[in-house]
Amino acid sequence: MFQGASQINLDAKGRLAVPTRVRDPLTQGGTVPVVLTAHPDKCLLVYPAPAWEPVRAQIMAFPSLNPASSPWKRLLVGFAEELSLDGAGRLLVSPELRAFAGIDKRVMFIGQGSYYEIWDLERWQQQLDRLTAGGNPVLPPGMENFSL
Amino acid sequence: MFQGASQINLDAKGRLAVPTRVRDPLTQGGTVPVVLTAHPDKCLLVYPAPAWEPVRAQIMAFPSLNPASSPWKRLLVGFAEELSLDGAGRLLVSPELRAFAGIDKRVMFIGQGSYYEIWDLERWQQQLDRLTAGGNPVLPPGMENFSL
DNA sequence: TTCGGTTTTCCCAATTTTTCCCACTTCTGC
DNA sequence: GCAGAAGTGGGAAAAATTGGGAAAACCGAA
Repeated sequence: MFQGASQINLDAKGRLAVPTRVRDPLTQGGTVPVVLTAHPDKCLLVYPAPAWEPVRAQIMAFPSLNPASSPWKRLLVGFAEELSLDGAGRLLVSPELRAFAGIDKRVMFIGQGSYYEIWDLERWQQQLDRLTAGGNPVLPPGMENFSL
Repeated sequence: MFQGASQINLDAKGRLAVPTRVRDPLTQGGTVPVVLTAHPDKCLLVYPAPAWEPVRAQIMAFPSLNPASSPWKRLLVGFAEELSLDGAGRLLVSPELRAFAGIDKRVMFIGQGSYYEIWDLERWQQQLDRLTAGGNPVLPPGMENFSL
């Protein structure tokens, strides 16, 4: 179960140093690669490769002639790339994914249960401000009884 | 049932000395870690790890395709980190959580039933002023019959 | 097919950061 | 006033980040 936020930097070569504490959980001790893909909210997703498979299978099972399917498939499958960490625990993020998420240097690495999200730092702040500064936060339907 | 307020200081390394009286209740005598996370009101929450689990489970059960769910999950799960107290009963608060809550040195530690809140002292004062100086305090809907 | 140039990949090493532990000071209660 | 406990700060060892560089692979052109 992934959780926690880390602010990290991409180096000049586009390499992203995965936080030490999440390397083993993410790669299952170095035995599996990870899958990077794109999310509609303009962030990137990181899955352990085995965890990505069922997600991809679900997307591929979308009705292919339904107009609502194609954008999802193009985004999630089209951008997906399987990568391994280098010896120093870094991911080489492709220019395409970096451009999509608006990532250049400063990024936030966010645990979200079964995957991690990678955000451009500035975009992350904006997304956060919408919840914290936006008066009364809205709970999703059916979840109005949620309490901390 | 946690209650009570303590004004405490973070040291130069970002370590927060948990008040002695709450150490044992919070860690169940040193047997469990604590979970730190973020709250929309720009304070931090501290749970005994076992007490956090059901809360996290509720958040993870939010409908994932509803746009109102993602910000909550990103805030509460995304910022969550499991920590243990060091030998002197201190928590090393990550730079990310400190930045989120605007914490640098002086903080208030506030009991809130099943968890504690950590506030930047200045922000805490402002929050208090809004209740005490703000004319007639407003009660939440359905609670208008509340009396002391 | 071969050569030159470019890009990519992999590895190493120095610096910086983190973590853990110890010691000193201050406070509190007896 | 004394003893114990708690708060506070610092330091050394270990680990991690970061940048660079050399070797290998790739590509295009002659």
